[in-house]
Amino acid sequence: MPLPKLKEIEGSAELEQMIEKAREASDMLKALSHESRLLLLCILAEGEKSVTELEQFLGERQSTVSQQLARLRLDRLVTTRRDGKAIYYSLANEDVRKILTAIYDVFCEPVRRRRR
Amino acid sequence: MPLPKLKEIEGSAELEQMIEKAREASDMLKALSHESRLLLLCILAEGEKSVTELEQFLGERQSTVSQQLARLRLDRLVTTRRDGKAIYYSLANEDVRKILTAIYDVFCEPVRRRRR
DNA sequence: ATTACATATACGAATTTAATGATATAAGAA
DNA sequence: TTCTTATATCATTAAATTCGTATATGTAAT
Repeated sequence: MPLPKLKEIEGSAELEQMIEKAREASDMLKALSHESRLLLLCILAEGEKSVTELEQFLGERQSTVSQQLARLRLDRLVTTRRDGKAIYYSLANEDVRKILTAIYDVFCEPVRRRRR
Repeated sequence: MPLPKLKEIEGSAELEQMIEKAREASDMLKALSHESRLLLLCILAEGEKSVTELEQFLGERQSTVSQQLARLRLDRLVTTRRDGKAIYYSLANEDVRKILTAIYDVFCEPVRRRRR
């Protein structure tokens, strides 16, 4: 799946579309581009977790974690489910997982490979 | 390549490593998470381009484009080569391309597929 | 040496984002 | 009902980012 050729795009209606897509993508990336939020998503990639579990893992204040989660919710990267007092978070869709996997492959795979 | 299990990580030295990787990754993502910079990288994915070409494509001020490029340079997402008066930019490595491809697959492929 | 062109950098104003402490809501237990 | 636990939201401040204007640098041409 090659990236598109400039010639096919320049000055056309496709340019507008490309700009629109870039905006959507950069919005999602903004949500991802934060150390704590990225860690949250990596943990959620393993399966759903309650806010308390996430707090403990990150070792950050409750309100801070909750606000990062709110951000991820608003940008539709995660979904929630309530069970009693707890609210469980999980990745919202496969797109998020795809991006996370790519990031994981680039930044984390080399580490594991080196350690074998 | 599965994402790692929490059990294997929690409380261990691996946690520190994971946090370090998250910081590296989020730094790169911050550079990516900007509409113009993302467009610049998409254009560069096709091949090297001079600053003037990039300016024309984006339709933004010279200093703005140059500053975005500086940011990408500092974060090592692009490299440069001088030829006479012009400076040509290109993607710095395959890691950048991998991430861009994942983003492209998620945000742009569906569009093209739909149009066929 | 002067000029023109391509690109980079400096600086400040405006905007955005993040962290904190305090308060609110919702559920369950007593 | 009151208390406690889990989570969310609000308000304030601090810090980071972005964009514009202006200026500087490097190369080539005259």
